[in-house]
Amino acid sequence: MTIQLYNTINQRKEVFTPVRQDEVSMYVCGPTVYNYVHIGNARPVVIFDTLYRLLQRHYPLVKYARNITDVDDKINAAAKANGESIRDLSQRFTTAFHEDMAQLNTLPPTLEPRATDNIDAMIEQIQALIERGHAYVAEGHVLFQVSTDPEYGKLSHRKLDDMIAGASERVEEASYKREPADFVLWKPSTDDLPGWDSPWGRGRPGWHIECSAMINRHLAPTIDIHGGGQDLIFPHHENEIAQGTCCHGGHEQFVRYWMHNGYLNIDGQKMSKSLGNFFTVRELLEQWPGEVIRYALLTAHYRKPLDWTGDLLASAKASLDRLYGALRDGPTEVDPSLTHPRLEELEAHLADDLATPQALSVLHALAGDINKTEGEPRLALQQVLRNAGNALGLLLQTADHWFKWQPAGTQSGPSAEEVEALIAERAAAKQARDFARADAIRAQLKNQGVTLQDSREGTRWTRD
RNA sequence: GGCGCGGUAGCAGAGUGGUUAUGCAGCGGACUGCAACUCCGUUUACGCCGGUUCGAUUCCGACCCGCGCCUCCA
Repeated sequence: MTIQLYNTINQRKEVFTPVRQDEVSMYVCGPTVYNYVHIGNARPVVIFDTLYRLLQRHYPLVKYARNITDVDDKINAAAKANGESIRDLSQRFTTAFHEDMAQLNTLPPTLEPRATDNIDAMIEQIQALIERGHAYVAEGHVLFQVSTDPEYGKLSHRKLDDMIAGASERVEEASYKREPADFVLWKPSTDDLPGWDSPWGRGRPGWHIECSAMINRHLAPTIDIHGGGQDLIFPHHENEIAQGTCCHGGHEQFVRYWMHNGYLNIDGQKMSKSLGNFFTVRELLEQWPGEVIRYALLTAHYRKPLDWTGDLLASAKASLDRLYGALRDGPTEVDPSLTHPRLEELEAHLADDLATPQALSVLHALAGDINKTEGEPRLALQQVLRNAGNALGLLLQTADHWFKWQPAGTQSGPSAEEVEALIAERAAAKQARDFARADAIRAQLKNQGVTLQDSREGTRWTRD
C-alpha cells in the first residue's frame, strides 16, 4: 500500500517515499512552554500522532522528533510576571504538556530535543551561514540576509518583492537590518535575560534557528516530513528552509514533504488570545474524556479548518458511546497480526493523506457489523474494531471504564456503590411487579446523570 | 496590493461525471412491563449564473458570500 501525502511546497498530493529505505524521519514543531497548551496546539499533536502510528505500521523505523521551545521572550515575560525562575516555569509547563497530551492518547515522540540543550548546534549553524555569506553581524545581532537566498519564498509561494510591497508598514524596521525582510538568528541578552556565550557576545537564539539546527543535529541534513500548523508556513518554515539549505551551501534538500494542518476556530471565530476565546486542553479535560477531544479533532480532515463548538464535543461523545457500546463484553487487547477487509479499508483511507473522517466511518461500519452478529464471529469483529481504533489512537480502554467515566470538574453524581444498590432495589421491585417504584428509581438515576439499560444478562448503567 | 482556502441536508463532515458516505439530531416500526441499548425503514443536500456533456453537486468560466496569511501564533 502506498502512502500519499499533500506536500505544501508542491501544493499537491504526492506518493510518499522516504529518502532512506525502511526508515522515516519526521519533525513536528512543538510547544513554547510558557503556559498550558490550548486546543489549537493540540490539533497538530494529535494529527501527527495519527501519522506517526500509520508510518510505524509501514516502516520498521520511524524517527519522530518534536521539540520543546524553552527559550523565548514569552517565557521570559511569563516568568517575570509570576516571580518564577525561567527554568522552573518552562519545566512546569513541559510536564503539564506531557500530561495533557498523554490524556489525548498521543504517543511520546522518539526524540524531544529542548532548545536550551542545543544552543551549540545553533551557533554552529549560524557560523556556517556567516561563512557562506548568508548572514551578517550587526550591533550584537546576527541576521539572515534573505536576498542571498534565491529560493526564498518557495514554500509559502510568495515573492520577496510582493511581501515587502504589501506589508512594509508591518515589517519590523531596525537600524541593524540591511534589508527589512532579514530575520534574526541571534540577539544579545541583557544580564537579567537568559544568555549563552557566543562569537558575537552573550545572547540568545532567534526563534527559527532552533528547528533547523536540531533537525540537522538529531535527525539528518535531509528529512522526510516536517509538520506544523498552517500559521507556521510563513515565516517560520520558510526561514527554516533558508537556514537548513543555505548552511550546506544550498545543495541539499532540507525537507521532502511539508505538511500543515488547518486552523482551529472557536464557534466560527478565529481563536485568539486577545479575544479570549480559547480553551486550554487542561480545562477541557475537566469536562470531557481526553478521547472525546481526540475524536473531535479527527472528525475533520487535517488540512481543513475545524470549528470547535460544544456540539462538536457532545457529538464526539455520542459517537464514541456507540463504538464502545459495540465493544462491551469483547476482547480488550489489540492483536497486531490481525487482518480483515475493514482494516484494509481503514488503512487505505489513512494512507490517502490521512483521511481521518473516512477512517472514522469505518469504525462505525464495524460497530454496525458487530451489533448484527452473535457468538464467536461477534468476538472476532470486536477484535477487529479494537485494532481499527488503535490505528487512530482510539478505543484503548475497556467499555466499562468508558461508560463509568466522570468529569473531574464535577463529583456530584452518585458513587458506583450507590448506583449498584439502587439497581438491586429496582430489580427487586421489578420482580414484585412494582413498576412504579422501578421507574422512579430509574428516573432518579437519570436525573443524576446515570442511564440504566436492561438486558437479558441484567441491568447495565452508564454515566451521560 | 500579493498569496491561499472554503460555501454539501437541522448540525458536523466525506465523496463522486449517472448508483447509500458516516455520525449526531428528527420521524415510523421491531424489541421492552414502560424505557434505554440495538436493529429495520425513512425525511431534509450539494452558493448563484452560464458553458461542455446524453447526463454536472462533481469538469471549465464568470459572479456572490465567508475566511486566513503577508515577520508573535499550532
